[in-house]
Amino acid sequence: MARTDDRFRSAYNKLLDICTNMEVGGQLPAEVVLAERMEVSRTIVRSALHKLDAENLILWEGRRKTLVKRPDKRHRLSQSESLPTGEELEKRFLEWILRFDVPAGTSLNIAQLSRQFGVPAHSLQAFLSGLSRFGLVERRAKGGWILSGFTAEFAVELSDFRLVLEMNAVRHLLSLPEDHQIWGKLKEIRKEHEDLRRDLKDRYHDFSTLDEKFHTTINSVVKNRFVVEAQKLISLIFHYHYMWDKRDEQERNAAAIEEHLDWIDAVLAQDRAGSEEAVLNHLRRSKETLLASLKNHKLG
Amino acid sequence: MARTDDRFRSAYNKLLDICTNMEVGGQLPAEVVLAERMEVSRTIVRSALHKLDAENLILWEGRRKTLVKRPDKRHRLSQSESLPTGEELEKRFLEWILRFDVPAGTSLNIAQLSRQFGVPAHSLQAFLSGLSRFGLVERRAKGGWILSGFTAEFAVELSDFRLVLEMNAVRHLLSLPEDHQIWGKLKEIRKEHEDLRRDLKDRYHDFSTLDEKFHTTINSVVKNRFVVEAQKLISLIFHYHYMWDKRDEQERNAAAIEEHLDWIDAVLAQDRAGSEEAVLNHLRRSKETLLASLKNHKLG
DNA sequence: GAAAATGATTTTAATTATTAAATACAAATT
DNA sequence: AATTTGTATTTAATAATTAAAATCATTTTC
Repeated sequence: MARTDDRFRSAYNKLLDICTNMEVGGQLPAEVVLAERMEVSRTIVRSALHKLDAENLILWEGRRKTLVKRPDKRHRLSQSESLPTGEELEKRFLEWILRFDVPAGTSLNIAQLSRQFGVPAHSLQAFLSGLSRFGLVERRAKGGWILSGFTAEFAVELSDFRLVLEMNAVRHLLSLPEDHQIWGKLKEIRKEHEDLRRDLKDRYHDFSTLDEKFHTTINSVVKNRFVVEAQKLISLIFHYHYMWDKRDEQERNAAAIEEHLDWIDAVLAQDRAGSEEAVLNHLRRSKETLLASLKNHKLG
Repeated sequence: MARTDDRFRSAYNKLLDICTNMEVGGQLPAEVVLAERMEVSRTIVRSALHKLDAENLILWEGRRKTLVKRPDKRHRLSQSESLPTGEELEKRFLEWILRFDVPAGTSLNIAQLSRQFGVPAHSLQAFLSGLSRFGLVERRAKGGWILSGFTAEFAVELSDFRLVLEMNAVRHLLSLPEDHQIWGKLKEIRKEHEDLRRDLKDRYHDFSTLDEKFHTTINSVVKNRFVVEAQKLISLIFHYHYMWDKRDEQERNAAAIEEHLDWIDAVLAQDRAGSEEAVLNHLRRSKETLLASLKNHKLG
């Protein structure tokens, strides 16, 4: 067999819905109209109509499509569940690498991984060749893929790259006019940090989310597809590391909150040198945490 | 048929070479040894030996592989020419977009493009999904690809990104010790600029190469896979634009040479503010040139 | 009898063939 | 004349197929 008929099945079921909302004896609209309403090509509409006709639910003569009988549950076609999206796949793949400490140099088995992640092999391959741009995987000459890996080196380079991007974002930020909405947002986030600091003992798990929100907000002032794309990867990796490295979580988060607050204050005060200092300070520590967690992970 | 037997054919020819360098009546080495020497799996070695046996070039009994006759040209298998590499494909694809001004929003026909570029459809798809990370193409929900395009917006964002990266490189550069090899290289490049300036009338076409060399040198101080990857794309696109936009080439190049010299001098003088100014100045003009060339291209 | 080499089998992945779906075009009906 | 339907063509997703690699078991040789 070739491609799946998922598209046909879901279209057919939609058509049953349309029939259910009609009087027996009524006329179905024209093929083009149905195609447009169902967001599908006329070819599919026609095959679905053929099936309706064959099931004696409609009488189809030329352009007359008369409803003979209201369809019921028995007529519905079962659907295979929808595939995970690209982002879903990305998450699962990184989760797999980080969670099981897949070592650098591991050769990736497309067939097995595609089964494991429940995606067609061919779409996994497309995904990997996307990742290869970021140097996380490599294509071997002989064929096949290897995980060039989540090494300490990778982490250092990723962190350094992050520093370049976020420093740039902060410099942009400082040049924005006073009435820009970013200032209000930053003040809100500042308050959220203070709230969390107050209840840290009970809520220190919430920091991961707040951290992501903070960095996303800072970076949102840079409207640039390359920066945005790179930051997606960065935040994904840092986020997952936060999730699995639970040692000293409360202390680490307490320190990070203070660093964020210094950062926000310096920016709000339009203090250029102070801001850059705060960025450096926070990201340097963040990098060290990432590296330390990598090492411990490997040992454990 | 399934996959090609290119690998087998080239291995077989290599094996013929090995036989040619042997005495008739001599023994071929063990399969594992051959496999290692030919950088190929034992499976291929065995099929090649089978063929040698069938052609009566060797007598193969168990682990005795006796050379019966020296092979000659007639025995060689013809090979299909090797496919374009990934980089080759990248170049051709960008060339196609820029050269024919393929407009943004064009839907890409995989089958046709793969014929045009002479690569298997499936490897083109892998390539496109790599490019989609940079937002040059997009995958449609229904399937298929669209060129989200080499628009003015894309050019602006690419230029801005370039500015961030090169500014970062220059800051790194200024922190390097006096005995670092980069200083010698920069002095050499400075001289090349002066030489070219002197003979500009006759040699102004040479600037494109020198430009690439200059920027590559500057960026070489940043050892970071993300930066390196991004710069590949940047230099490719700027390079191609230089190639096709020939208006005022000599004047533009003369101006650019002066900007480069200012840049180099400021850096050599360890003048931080002056260097940043020079970078800004050159890259701003470069961006404007790129934009202007885009607009003119569209009109012409 | 241990090491090395070969033979057979299983697993993996590149490519082609096949089929679903989309698109384009021609004919027919209102 | 404007829709609507019927037919043919094109495109692309997936499964089947086959080359190549990897693994395991057996045999040979020293």
